[in-house]
Formats: sequence, C-alpha cells, structure tokens
Amino acid sequence: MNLKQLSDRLGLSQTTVSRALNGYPEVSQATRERVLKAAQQTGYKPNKAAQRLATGKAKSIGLVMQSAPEIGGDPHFSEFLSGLAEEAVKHDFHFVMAPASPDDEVNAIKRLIASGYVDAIFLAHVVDPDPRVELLRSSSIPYLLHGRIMGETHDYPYLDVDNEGAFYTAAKLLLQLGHKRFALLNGMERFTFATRRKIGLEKALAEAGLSLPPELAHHSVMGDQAGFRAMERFLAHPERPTAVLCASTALALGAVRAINKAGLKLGVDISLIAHDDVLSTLRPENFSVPLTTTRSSLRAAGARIGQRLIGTLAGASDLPEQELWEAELIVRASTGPAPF
Amino acid sequence: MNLKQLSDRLGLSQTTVSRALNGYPEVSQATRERVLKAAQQTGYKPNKAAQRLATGKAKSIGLVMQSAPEIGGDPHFSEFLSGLAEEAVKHDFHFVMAPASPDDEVNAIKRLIASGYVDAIFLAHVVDPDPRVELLRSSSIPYLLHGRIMGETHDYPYLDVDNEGAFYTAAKLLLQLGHKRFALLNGMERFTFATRRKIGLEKALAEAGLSLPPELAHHSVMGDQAGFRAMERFLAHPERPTAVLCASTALALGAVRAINKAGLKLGVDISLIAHDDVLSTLRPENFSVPLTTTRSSLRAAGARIGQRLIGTLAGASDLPEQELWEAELIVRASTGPAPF
DNA sequence: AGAATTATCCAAAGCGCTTTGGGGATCGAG
DNA sequence: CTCGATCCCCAAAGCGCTTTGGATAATTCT
Repeated sequence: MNLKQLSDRLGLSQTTVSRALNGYPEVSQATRERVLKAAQQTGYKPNKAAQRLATGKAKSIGLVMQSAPEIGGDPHFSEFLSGLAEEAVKHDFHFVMAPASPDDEVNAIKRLIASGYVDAIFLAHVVDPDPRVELLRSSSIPYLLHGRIMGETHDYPYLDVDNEGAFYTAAKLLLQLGHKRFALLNGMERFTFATRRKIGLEKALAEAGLSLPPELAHHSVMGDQAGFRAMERFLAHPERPTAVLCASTALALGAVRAINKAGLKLGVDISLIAHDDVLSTLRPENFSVPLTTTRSSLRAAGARIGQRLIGTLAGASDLPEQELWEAELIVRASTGPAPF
Repeated sequence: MNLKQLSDRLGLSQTTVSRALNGYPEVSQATRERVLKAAQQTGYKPNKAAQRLATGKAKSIGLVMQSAPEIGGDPHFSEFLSGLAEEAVKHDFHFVMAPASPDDEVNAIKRLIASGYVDAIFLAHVVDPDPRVELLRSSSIPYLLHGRIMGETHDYPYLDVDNEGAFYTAAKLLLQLGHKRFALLNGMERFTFATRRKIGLEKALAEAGLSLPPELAHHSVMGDQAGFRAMERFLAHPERPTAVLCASTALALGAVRAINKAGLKLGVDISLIAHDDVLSTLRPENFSVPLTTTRSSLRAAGARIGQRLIGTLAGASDLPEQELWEAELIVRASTGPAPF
C-alpha cells in the first residue's frame, strides 16, 4: 500500500492525503479523520526511503561500529546503546549502524553521510589525532562525539566524562590512605579516555612526588580475562603495588579474582578503585568485597546524546554544545589504608 | 555531489555513468575508467535512499531492539551483534535498528518493513506464542529467527541452539555424578530458549524419578546480581541443592559469588554447569574454579545468521532453512560427585 | 450584491537513482 | 555501396513521497 493507492481509494489527491497524515492545516477536519482512519485500516506506512529523498530528513542517527574477527561484543557498547535507544524510541528515531573494519572507519563514515540514510552521526572511541573528527568537522552533517580528542580547546560538539578528574580524585584518595606503590589497569592506550585517566593518575602521583612505573601500567581491552592476567603480573612485581586504579568493572572482575587467588585481601592488602560505567549486568556493589568506584552512567550518556542529537535536528537552540560530566567517587570496601 | 553533477562534469549522461559505476557491459572500457576515476576524485557516493527507491534493494538488514527504562544493556546482545557485523562488513551491508517499547514491537516491525529501509528482518528473543513471527510469516520480506517458538514443526526459517538437549545432557552428567537435588538459574520465563532449557532439565530428572521443586527454579534477566540473589535463596533452602544449572555465565558469576560467600566449595559441595554463550568479556575457564559449561558461540550464531540472510538476498539457494546447533558440553572443575 | 478572504483541494515538479527503449556511429559482410 | 550487427551512449520514465503554486468553492466584509 502506497500513497497513490491510498489516495485513489479515498478519491483524494496524494497532496491532500499527505497533508492530512502529516498534520498540515490545509485540510478539513472531516477529510483528515477519514484519511487517518483509512490509513489505520489499510495499515499504510510511508516509505521512509521516499520520504527521506523528498524531505532530506530521515529521523535516524548513524554510527559506525568497529568490526573485526578479533573484536568481540562489548558490554559497554550495548549499555550505551540502550541509553540511546531510550531516547530514540520517544521520538520515533532509529539508528543505522555501519560495520567497518578498524582501518576503514573514515570511509564508512563518508558512505554513511552520503548514503542519505542518516540525519546525524554519532562517534565514540575517540582517539588522537582522530581523522574521523576532521571529516565530520568539515562536512555539514550534525554530529556529536562521546569523548574528546586531547588538548584544551575543542571546536566540535561533544559529551565527555571528566576522566582525568575522576582518576585524579581516585588517586588522591588512595594517597591520603598512605599508598605509595600504584598500578593502572587501563583500557586501550589509543583511546583518549584511557590516556586521560592515566594523566589524572600521574598528576596526582607527581604532586606526591611519586610516579607510575611503566611495567605497572597495563593497557588492553576491558574484559575480565585481561584484568586477571594483568593483575597477576602486577602481583609478581618485586615492588608489589598496594593501590590499583582500574578502568572498568569488567577489568576489576578479573583483577579481584587474581587478588583472591594470590591469597590477598582486597581493601586490606591491596586497594582498588574501578571506574564504573554502571553496566547493568555487573554492579560494583555486588562484588564479594564491594568496590570503591568513580561512577558515571554510560546509559545516561547514551540517553543524553540521543537527546542532544535529536534536539539539534528539531531545531532546539537551548542545548549545550559541549558537556563534561564529573564522575562520582563512591567509597566502598575495596579501599583501605596502605598496609604496614 | 550527485549523479547529475558527476555526469555533467564528465559530459556523459546519467545512464552511462550509472552503468559504468555498477559494472554493466554497455559501456566502453575507456569511459568506465574515466568515470571510476572521476568518482574517486570527487568522492562521489551514491545516495542510498534514492538507490533503494529505484531498485528496491538497500543492502541492509533490520532488527528491532527492545527499549525501556528498566532494560539495560545486554552483553549477549552486543556479542551477537559483533558476529552479525563481521559478516555484514564483508558484503557492505548495514543494519537499521528500530528501538521499540516491549509492547509495541509488532508495530515497530511493521514500520520497519514498510519503511523501505531494509531488505530483511532479523528477530531474536522468541516467545510463544509470538505475534511477531506471525507477522513476518504473512509478510513477504525475507526474515530469520534466532530461536524457535515451541512445538515440533516449524514453518519459518530459523537458527537455534538445541537448548533442551544442552540442559538435558548437562543434567545427565550431574545425575551420573550422583546428584539428586537440582536447582535452575534460568533466563526470563517468557523466552522459549529458557523454557526449552527447563524442559531439558526436567526430562532428565523425570527419567531418574526426580523433579524440580518450583522454588528451586529461578527466572530473571541474566546478570550477575540476579544470579547472586537467586543462589543465596537456593542455599537457604531446607533441602539445599547440590547441583545447579545456570543459563548464562553472567548469572553464574553472581551464583559463584554467593557460593563462595556461604563458605561452600564449588565442584565439591555444590556443582554448577552454566550455558556459555562465549561472551568475549566473561570466559568460564577464567573463573576461580573453571566452569563446566554447555557451549555455543553467540557470535558465531550472529555471523551465520548474517551469512544466511545476505546469502538469501543474493539469491543463494544452497542455504538451509532451519538449523539446530548442538551445544558442546565442556567439563571443567565446577562439577564433581555429589557430596556424602 | 459584489469584492475580498478563507477554506479545501489538486496537478505537477522534484528528490537522486536505475532501467527501458531506442538511436547514431562504426564495421565487416554481401 | 548498402545493409544488418555491434558498440556506445542517451532521453525519459518511474520508484513513493513532499511541496509549490494555483484553482475552486464557501464565507465574510462593506
């Protein structure tokens, strides 16, 4: 069933039917109701491709999804997506996800923009320098980053968590508790969120006249297996760290297991603070020793990004261009005074 | 840059340029190269909405994603998606995800079909009865289910894991080890995969003259928190179970924590077999006591579904309509002889 | 009552692409 | 030299929708 068939059946022109459906005023109340009813009965749904072609709008936001055999599913990603979806469903938006191999992302974005399928683009996993940001900046499609490239000034719209501040604060707490030997269990080094967290830690350490030995800084995907292995290595270090900062509760999961396995007591022999993205399936308060965390909901970030993107497309002008969210430090049992 | 501009610039007609670009034979080698080069230089990418409108093909597969404030991110979902993406990227396909509140899914699918944005539809989280399946069956768009509705005969294309068989086999193993008191930590009851797993367990129990007390069967979302709480309740049961089947490693995570907290030894005091979807961030072999599992890769299922869907659209006829994958029973340390 | 609005509706153009149905050269064959 | 093939290429229609620019009939104003 298309517009033509529907209008034929009603004995009206396509113009009128289209207007009735889209709430334009140039149509009488009576016909409008008749049209609406017929659309309902016949189950008419407009063809979005045609709509998009005619209006230039698609009610959809695009994102490219990295795909490679070695890249598995990421719970952080789906958590974020659920937030984005929450907002999208309210406004009848949808997403188009273009999978791309990591070395072809720029092209994937280009295709996405040119495709005419999307009104706006969302970008995550920011690196530095990031050619994707350059591309977006020079094209005319609305976009929004989750994260920032490095540096102080930013001439692009973003929503980011103050990762540096979060880890700075966390490290400060640990320093106050008397810790001197730190380790870092971080996400992939190329991502700026990881870099910033490292900087936050190093800054706090430097202020205390300390530093982070390279062999006690680990970078990897944020899964429990990586956390386990890295922590085992940390524990075998001649100067075993007593305080560790951890970029994700997923990493912490493995790390805690390694700590237990070594017969150490979390919060006593060794303190740990993890960043908590509030993954719905992995809550830090449920660990056998509840985890002290820096918290910032990924889902909320997704929802907010959806809100801003959709708002911008609708012409809202009261939306901030750039937002930096502070993470919340929540002290639980995994942190305690430094041993001896 | 659109086709018209490109062809003007080349002094050719849109027809010729289009044909050159799409590899039709009615164009000389020389012009073809000239066109290709110009397209390259100008960065011309065809407008997909227009292409879709003209051809009826979109190189995209659609899926609806349940969205509600109380639904968080699901690592199973993103694991599956990564498999789907792996296949999609090979063929330059993309997805469109339509978020929908749980009570509006049928409509969301209708819109998706009518939208003209997608060539095929993928459906997961099958329930019984499932109105979405009815809808798909009666519409003419290609589709594929991950899972099945209940019953023996199925007149729709699907890929499913033999959930009943998996839990039957798992229960058999436990029975052989002498266990008599079972518990079940399952996914949401409305999903058929959960129902089937329960049936598998009950069948094995019945064959041994045993049964599953209702209070020892727990249904919920598959996260660690739910696993922890349910297991705590199980352990408080007057007839504490010695064997538990668990629908996910995420649930097992919480369950194991409850077991440890109670001072029980996994694989000695209590045995546990979990279904392993091979979540990349949560491997059963890395648990402090490695988990015995029934394994079936969600990612592989995603890839296979992508393969079949894309293959079908390309006209391949050598693809099976229905596939049932056996899960692999992998014995590790979380299972042992029944105590006393 | 005649003019000026106002309320409804329609025909047709256009979004960017593919595809049908030719049409003019070029070339070897008769 | 002419005729049918063979190559290349083009004009125009059509995909399903929105939107511009009227047209017609019904109201209101003076």
